[in-house]
Amino acid sequence: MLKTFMEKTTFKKIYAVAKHIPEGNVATYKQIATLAGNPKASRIVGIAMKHNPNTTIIPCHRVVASDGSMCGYSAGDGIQTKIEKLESEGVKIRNSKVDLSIYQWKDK
DNA sequence: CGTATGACTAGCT
DNA sequence: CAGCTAGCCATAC
Repeated sequence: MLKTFMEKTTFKKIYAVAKHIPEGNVATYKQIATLAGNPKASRIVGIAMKHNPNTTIIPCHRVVASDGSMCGYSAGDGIQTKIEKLESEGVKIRNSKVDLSIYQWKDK
């Protein structure tokens, strides 16, 4: 079962934040790390996404790098699937990147 | 407990 | 703009 991952407080927070990302919006690894309480744990966010217990509750495709580019994706066909999903939600991809100025998630 | 690793970021060349 | 380095943190072994 999913213990090693979700059990850990850090991952738990990351997952919680990640699944809070609204549809049609995207968040950066750093942003999630910050919301999770560790602005320097941007890498941990990536690790957490890679270890994602359920891609259903964790829209990892809505998580992109700080400049809007996407580095990896363990589900589907990888980056390609990630892009397709984002576009499917209304997020336009520009040169394999996302316009954070427009789509970056803002928890208001 | 120490070492290795990773879907990162920011800075410099 | 592309490539490389250093810093940083949590997990896995």
